Amino acid sequence: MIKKPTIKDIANIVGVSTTTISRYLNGKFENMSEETKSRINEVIIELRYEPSSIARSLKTNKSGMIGLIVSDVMKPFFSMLSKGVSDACTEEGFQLMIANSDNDKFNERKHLKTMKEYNFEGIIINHTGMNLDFLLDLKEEGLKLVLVNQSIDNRSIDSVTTSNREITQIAIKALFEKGYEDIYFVDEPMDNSSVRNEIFMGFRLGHQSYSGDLEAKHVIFKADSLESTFKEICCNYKKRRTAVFCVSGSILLQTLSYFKSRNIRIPEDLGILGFDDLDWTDAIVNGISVIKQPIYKVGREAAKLLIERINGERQANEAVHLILKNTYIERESTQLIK
Amino acid sequence: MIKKPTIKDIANIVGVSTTTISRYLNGKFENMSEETKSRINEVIIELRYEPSSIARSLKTNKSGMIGLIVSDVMKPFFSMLSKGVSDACTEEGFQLMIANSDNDKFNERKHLKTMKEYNFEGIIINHTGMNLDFLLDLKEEGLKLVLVNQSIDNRSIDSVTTSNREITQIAIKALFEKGYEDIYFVDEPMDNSSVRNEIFMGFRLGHQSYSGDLEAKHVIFKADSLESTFKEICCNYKKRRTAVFCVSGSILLQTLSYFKSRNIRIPEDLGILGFDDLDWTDAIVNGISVIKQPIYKVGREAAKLLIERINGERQANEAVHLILKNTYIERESTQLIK
DNA sequence: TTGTAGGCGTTATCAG
DNA sequence: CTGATAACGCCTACAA
Repeated sequence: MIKKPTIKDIANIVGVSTTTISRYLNGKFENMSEETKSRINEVIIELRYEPSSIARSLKTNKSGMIGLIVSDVMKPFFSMLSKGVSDACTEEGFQLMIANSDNDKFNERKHLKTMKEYNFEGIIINHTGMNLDFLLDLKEEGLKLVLVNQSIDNRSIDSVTTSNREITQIAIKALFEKGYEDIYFVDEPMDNSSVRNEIFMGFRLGHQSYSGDLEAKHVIFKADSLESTFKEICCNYKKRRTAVFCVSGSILLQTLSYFKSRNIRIPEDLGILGFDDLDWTDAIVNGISVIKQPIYKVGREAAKLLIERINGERQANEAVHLILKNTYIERESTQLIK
Repeated sequence: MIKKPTIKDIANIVGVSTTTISRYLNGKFENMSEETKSRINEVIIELRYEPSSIARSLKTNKSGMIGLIVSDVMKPFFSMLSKGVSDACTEEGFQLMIANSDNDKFNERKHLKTMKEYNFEGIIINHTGMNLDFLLDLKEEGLKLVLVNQSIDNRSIDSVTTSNREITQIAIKALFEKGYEDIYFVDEPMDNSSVRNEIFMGFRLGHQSYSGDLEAKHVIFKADSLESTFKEICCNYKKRRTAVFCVSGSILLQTLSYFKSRNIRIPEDLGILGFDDLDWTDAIVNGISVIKQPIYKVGREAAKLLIERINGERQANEAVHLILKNTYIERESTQLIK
């Protein structure tokens, strides 16, 4: 393993100083003889010289890299988000590095620190909520930060989110108007992210603006057995026109699968509404109605916002909060038939 | 924005030399008075000092980071893979950075270069195939590299793959034995990755070992219209017991969706076999039979292998090629009924 | 038990 | 048009 050539080696061979090489590398040709210029070029190619980004970064405090920290790489949500961020970054000439905090406070912290120390130009993050103070400190220290799909209480950090509450309200109201009499909210247990809260608020408002207040029985958290989870619904659907709002892809799948196994037909016996437009929701069972977040766009916008910050194209004093519109996609799973 | 304290600042305040601080930071307490030790500690906390990884890395050529370069962040395959790699890395105390080449030669190259320059300890990659020479060069220069789900012709680079050919052959044979008379291979157009080739080989072998040679009509590439794509199959299934092998999740979805729209029932009229066990394949339409790759495990093993390399726990002279076993999961979509 | 001095590979400020 | 020289922040022989 041969030692990599440095700027010094080039300088020695060409017979000029390192300064000149550095100038060459940074495209400062204004005052440089064609002669030396081409000699340098030759030698660089000959030795396959490549500047050390790390040394450069130590000096300049720049890196050309942007970080994205997600809380769970496994979720389709983050795949789409990453794609959006990634596309925007390459378009603008930045390099994206994605890290997975895996919902762990310590990992998250470590990634933030490392990225900061390696002079990442900015970080887009969907945080775990366990490092709020740390995030604020970093922001304070001048790190460029954009939150995705969440914002922070004091709203001091830029964010890009979607209008979950409004759209949920609209969708629920639409279901009521269509004739559904009972709409159930089915969620994972213990999921109290801010997104989930927003959706729930929308759900409640949808109820209020149509059928009066929400009853406790309308909110279901997945239990150990699907049997007991869906007991109430199974009893209800024969008596009243019933729909189920599944707030995660995984819940939606389990719900579909359970009702299928019980020979409960959709939409004849039961209406189904999902959240997030996963690829299979359109293709199967005649289509599942869903509320769709523009996830890819959230990623893009977050990256664009961050890059504007990096380039100093934004007023530094005030945080920006972008809110993107969701859409309600009606498919067959909520075509009330009976 | 206040300047970050450096080792020098700490040294000045404590009244010792930077050497001592450096020793402290690296846990070399052997010869250090409790006194100075605790003073240093105090000042570090007081100033919130944090060592600069970048300066450290410039000196030590280490970084504690591992890179993962995927060709398309959007694919569920890479989500699972990333999770596997990520888990193994955190367990072993490495930090993972994921980059998306987006099937672009230039991006891929850039990520490789950057990671190398930032002293990444090693890189796991699913390459685009467009930078073979470059990869070999990097390997030559001492960069630790592990390929996932692919290997390279001269087999000089470590790899972790799965036994796609064998399992496909087994599955296809099983379908024939069950009584299917025609099995079709449906693929995206222009997908000639090595994985796809392996699967196709398995498909062909499956045919050969049972029903004789493959006929041209049995291999279908998705056309612009689903109508024309599936024409042959639609004609055939009434006459002979027919099954369709969909080699990608997206093809599988489209296939299911198309046959559903034509009221062709699965498995009564047509058998369906998929590749890759996506979450919905189990939950819907009574379950789709699939060939399942242990993707998460591929990620884990790749990371473990790489880390062994990094730690020098492997013979340096010979490339390692891990081949993990796939499984054939039979569900209802291939229960021959008629 | 601690310090000095040189170096890691660049860039930047002068001064020629 | 080009070069010394001093940083950037840390590590590490070698000294003391």
